[in-house]
Amino acid sequence: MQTVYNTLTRHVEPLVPVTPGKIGMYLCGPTVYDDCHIGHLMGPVLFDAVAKWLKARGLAVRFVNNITDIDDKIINKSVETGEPWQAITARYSQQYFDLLKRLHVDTITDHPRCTEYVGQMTAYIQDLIAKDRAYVAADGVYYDVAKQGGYGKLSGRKVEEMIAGVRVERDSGLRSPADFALWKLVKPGEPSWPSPWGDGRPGWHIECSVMTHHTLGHSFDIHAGGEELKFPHHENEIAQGEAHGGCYAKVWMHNNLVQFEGHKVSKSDPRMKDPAFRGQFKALNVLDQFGAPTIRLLLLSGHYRRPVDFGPTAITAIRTSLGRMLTALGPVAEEPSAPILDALLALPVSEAVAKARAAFVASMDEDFNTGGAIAQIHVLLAEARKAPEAERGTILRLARDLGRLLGLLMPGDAATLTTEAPASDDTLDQVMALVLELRQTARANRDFATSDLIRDRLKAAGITIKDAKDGATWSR
RNA sequence: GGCGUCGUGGCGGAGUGGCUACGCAGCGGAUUGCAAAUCCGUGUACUCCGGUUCAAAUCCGGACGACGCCUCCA
Repeated sequence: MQTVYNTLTRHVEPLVPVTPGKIGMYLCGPTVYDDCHIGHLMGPVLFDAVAKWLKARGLAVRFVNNITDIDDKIINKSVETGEPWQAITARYSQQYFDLLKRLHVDTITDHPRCTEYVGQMTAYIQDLIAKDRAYVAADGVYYDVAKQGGYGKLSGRKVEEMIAGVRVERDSGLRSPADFALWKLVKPGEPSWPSPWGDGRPGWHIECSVMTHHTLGHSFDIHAGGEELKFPHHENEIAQGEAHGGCYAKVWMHNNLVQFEGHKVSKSDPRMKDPAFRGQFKALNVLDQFGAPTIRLLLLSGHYRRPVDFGPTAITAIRTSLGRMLTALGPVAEEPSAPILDALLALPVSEAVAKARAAFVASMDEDFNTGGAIAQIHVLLAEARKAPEAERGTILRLARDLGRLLGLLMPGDAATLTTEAPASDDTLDQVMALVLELRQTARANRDFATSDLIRDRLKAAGITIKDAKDGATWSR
């Protein structure tokens, strides 16, 4: 039985699909106004693994991940740079898609864009006004929080306490400081869409309620997102959704955040002003430097409700570990395969192997414990080493295919680990071939002083030589 | 202050009331001319204080501490 921790109930509970055999899942996506950073990757990678596992368990998964392409930050960027906002959002959404592809995130079925749903949003807001759950104020339309029973149930807040903490800083005709914008009336120079209340644009929270409604319906199985979105974003989504349709997501899953040396790195962190510091968090840089498969493994290496540390020590350890897994698999790592869980479970294997296999499944079944599951892959690889030759291939393929169910150990992953020598540097290739030949001659003559000198000097120059039975290889 | 997650060996990180997690690093060995890589072996860990129990890192209570949210953020 699949279980899942539900933020709403604060318990691990059975995952019971709204519609038998199907799962509808929504993940809050990025606002596309700047380069993606490492944190943007956590949600997609984790919930891709979740979706993959649910599919392996025989469920049909519709996985919606929106793109926020209307927002203050986008407008600001456009004003700053003079670039049309459409060009900005097109560029960064493409970057996001490219990153997902490199990370083997391929279960997302829908990428709705905010701008495609403005009409549905105004209709939805009209409905909220008709139900007396929203009202028109001087600068837009607002949600009336006081009318929402149970507001704050997700994040454990009480409206009164929140209001007490809010500074009364503006007098825009709000009924309560806790009320939030559904529709913002246009200010000069801003992009806008028509509405019954005048030209403007949607507020932040309404898009998700509307897009979940139109893709997944009033009630759906899983709403996912980063922890920092619990309040106010998800709380407000619930308010809107319940006001509109009487119900909303059944299960809320929140992933903890990517940290750097024990702390979250916010946009407002002073160090972010330093381009070099910022650069090391940019997703493109990270993937180029360490390889997408390493990052995927890192993000899945622990439990998703605990923070994952993204730092030099952690990431190097993961990369080494991944390299050894792939080495252990050998040619098996590159074979294409389309694993089917039931078939893997039916494989006749030794007791020890079956135990690890069962532990893998149990880990995933229990709140998607990817870290525990990955540990079992290591166990299986160790079993493969011990196993008789005849059984080894079966065990290796089992380990690999369980990994592949989570998007790990995919064909081509090994290539991302070797720092690619500047491609097609023919000159260097020829020089190195000569050097290795001369060194081999020296070794044949037992002139190890020369042999070692060559290796040491090349090492100092950044080239590593490894001697193997069938000759030496080099890399850098 | 309010809400939430959590406190495990050098580091990272799973965990079932009694049985080796796992990874990285280290150490010993095999192999190698020497290295590297690989393989084998190797760790009496569980914040503190009470309680429940035949038995608790695992359940309950308390303390202390960490991190996150409450403001842009994935």
